[in-house]
Amino acid sequence: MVWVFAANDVLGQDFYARSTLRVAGELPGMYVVVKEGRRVTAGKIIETEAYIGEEDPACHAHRGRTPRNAVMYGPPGHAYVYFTYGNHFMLNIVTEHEGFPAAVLIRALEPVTGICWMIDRRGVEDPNRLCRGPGNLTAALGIDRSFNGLSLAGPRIFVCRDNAPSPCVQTTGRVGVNEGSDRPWRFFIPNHPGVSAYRMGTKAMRKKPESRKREGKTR
DNA sequence: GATTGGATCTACT
DNA sequence: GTAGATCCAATCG
Repeated sequence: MVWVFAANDVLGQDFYARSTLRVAGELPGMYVVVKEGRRVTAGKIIETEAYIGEEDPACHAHRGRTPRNAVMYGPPGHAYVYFTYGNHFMLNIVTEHEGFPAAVLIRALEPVTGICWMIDRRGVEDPNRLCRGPGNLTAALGIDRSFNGLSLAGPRIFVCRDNAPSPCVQTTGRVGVNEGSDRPWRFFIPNHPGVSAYRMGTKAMRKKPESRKREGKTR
């Protein structure tokens, strides 16, 4: 499938320099495009989550500024990419004004362009599973630490809008966070097969595995 | 320097 | 429903 993105469709910094909840609510339906040399991969955003300020217990900025989360304190319209759980990168988009730590986590995409590259990177062929979940979509698009702090004005990564009318968007509590999951800051396109509807909010119910402590664990 | 826990995913029971 | 993989960053000493 060939997809042509016109330069004037790329979202500018003014789009991100607004309320995080507005940005997170408007991003579903937009397209994330990643260019790695001749490889172009793109997907339609179908699920997001908002992380807002040091007051938000689930936000990385909750305990103040650190070298890791410094990008969130920077100007809007930049990518905040971090590594977690030993094997997953997360893609966030910095929002609001410089100095205020807030970002939108991209949780799921619908593969649109460069699907062969995604299959190549993931080793998975089911298009519904290719970009479902924040760790999976970064793997499919080839996003890693080197994207941290990059401007979403391109050229390596950018977001653009569609001519189609905005899709209807539903909200629920956030996934995978222990505190703050009560806030309806997760936005998604309902009934989309690519939405990571699996195990909604079950993380909070999972006990911290005592067995993971050193004993007998070769690492 | 060592320890701890994490904005996850998958396979297995 | 549960456990294991996997490693970085923050925290504690």
